Amino acid sequence: MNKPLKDSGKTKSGWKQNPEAVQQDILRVATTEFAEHGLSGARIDEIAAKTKTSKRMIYYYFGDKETLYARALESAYAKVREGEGKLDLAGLPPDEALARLVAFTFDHHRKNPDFIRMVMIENVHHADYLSQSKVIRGLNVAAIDKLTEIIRRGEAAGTFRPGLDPTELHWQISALSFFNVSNKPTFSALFGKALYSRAGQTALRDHAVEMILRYVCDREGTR
Amino acid sequence: MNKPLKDSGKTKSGWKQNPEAVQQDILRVATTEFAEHGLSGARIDEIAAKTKTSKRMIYYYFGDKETLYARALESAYAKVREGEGKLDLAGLPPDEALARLVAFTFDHHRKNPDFIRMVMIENVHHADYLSQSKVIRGLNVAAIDKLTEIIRRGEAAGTFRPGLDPTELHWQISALSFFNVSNKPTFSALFGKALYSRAGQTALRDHAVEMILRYVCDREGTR
DNA sequence: AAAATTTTTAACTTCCTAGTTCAATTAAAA
DNA sequence: TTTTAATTGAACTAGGAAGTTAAAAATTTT
Repeated sequence: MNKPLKDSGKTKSGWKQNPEAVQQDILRVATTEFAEHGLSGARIDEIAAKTKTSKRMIYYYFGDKETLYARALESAYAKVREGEGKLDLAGLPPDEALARLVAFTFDHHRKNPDFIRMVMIENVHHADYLSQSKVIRGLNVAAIDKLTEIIRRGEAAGTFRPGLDPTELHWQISALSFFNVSNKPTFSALFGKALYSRAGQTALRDHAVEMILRYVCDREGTR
Repeated sequence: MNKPLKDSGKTKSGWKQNPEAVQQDILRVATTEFAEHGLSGARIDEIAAKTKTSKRMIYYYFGDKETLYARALESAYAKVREGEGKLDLAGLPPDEALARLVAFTFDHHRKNPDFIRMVMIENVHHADYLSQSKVIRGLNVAAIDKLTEIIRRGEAAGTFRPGLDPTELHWQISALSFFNVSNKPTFSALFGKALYSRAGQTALRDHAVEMILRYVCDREGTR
C-alpha cells in the first residue's frame, strides 16, 4: 500500500545511529516548548519540526505527550541540580557561606528561566507529574543538607540565633529567588522594568542576601 | 430547517432577564476553570456546563475564548483589590503598620488561590493579556502608595533606615506571600507538607513579618 | 549470517474543540 | 405598540492536534 521510501541522502553514505543523542535532542526541544507553552499549549508537531528527527521518533521513544512532558521535566531538574553541585562552602564561615548560597541561588534561577517555567507549569498542574517521578525526589535532599550544615555551624559559632529550620530557610531563599523569575512578566507590566534592569537585579540580589542574613543572625551578631 | 423550540419550563411562567447576573455567572465559572486548567487547558463546553446559562450566551457576551479569559482576569483582579481596600494603617506607628501589611498580604494571598493561579498562568503567557488591560493598571498604584507613606513615616521617626525603595519592598513582600501559594504543590511534593500545616503557615507568616521588619529597621531600632 | 534495533516519510485516522447557525420566544425599552 | 435586547437549544462546521500505519532500509548486536 505504501510507496517505496525515497533516498533522503543518508542511505549508502555512512551515517551513525545514536539513540541517546536523538532522545536528548528531543528532550531539549521539548523542554523549551513545554516551558514556553505549557503542557496543553505545546504542540507535538512543533516539537518534531524543531528536532533533528521526526514526529515518528518522538512516539517511538516516548510513547505519548504526557510521558514526554514528564521526561522533559526530569531532565530539566537533573540539568539544574548538576549546576548546583559546583558550589563549595565548607571552608567559609557560616554567615559568609549563607551569603554565597543565597546569591548563588538567586543568580542560578535567573540563568535558568526554562527550568523555572517548567516548575511554574508543574505548579499549575498541582505537581502531578513531579509527584510521580522517582528520579526527582532524591535530588532535593542535597539542598537541605547544605543548609542544615551551615545552620549547625552558625549556631555553634554563636553567629546565628537558635531554632532555625533548614526547610523553612530553604523556602525563604527559594521564594525570593523564584519569584524574581516567575513573576517578572506581571510585575514589570504593573510596576515598570526598573527592578529588572542590570542595576535593579543586582540590588534585589544583594538585598535578598541582606534580608536572609539579618533574619538568621543573632541580634548582637557581627553583621 | 429547525424544529420549533421545546418549552423548557421558562416560557409562559415569569422569568426575569438579567444580563449582568448572567455575565457575572459566566465570569465566575470561567475564572475557576481558567485558574484550574490554564488558558489552553480550559474548555468552553465545560465552562458552559457549569454555568446557569449556555455556551451560546458565552459567545453572545464575550465573543471568543481569549476575550473571556481577559475579562475573567480583570474581574479576578478587581475582586481581589476590593478586599485589600479594607486595611487601614494610618493610625499605627510605622513598624506596626508594616507588620500588619505584611501579615495581611500573606493571609490575603492564601485566601485567594484562584487569583494567584490566574497570575501564575498570566506569567506563563508573558503577561500578554494583563499588559493589554487598561482596567488593571490603575489598581496597583494604591499598593505602592501605601508603602510609600509607611516608609516616609518610618524614616521620619528614625525607626527605618534611609534609602528604602517602595517598589522593591512591595516586591519583597509579594515574593514571600505569592510563592507560598504558587509553589505549594511542588514544594510540598519535594520537602513534605510540614510548612503547609496550620502551625507551619503561622510560622511562615510570622517569620515573613520578622524578616521584612529586620530588613527595614535601623540597626539600633526599637525592634 | 542472523536477529534485533534504529531510522525514515508522509499520508491517514480519529477525536476533540472552538466557534456558528438556525428559528423562535420572552422581556424590556421606546 | 413597536422595536430592540436577551435568551434558548441543539445540530452543525471546520480546523487542529494527538497518535497510527505502512513497508523498507540501514545499522548494530549476537
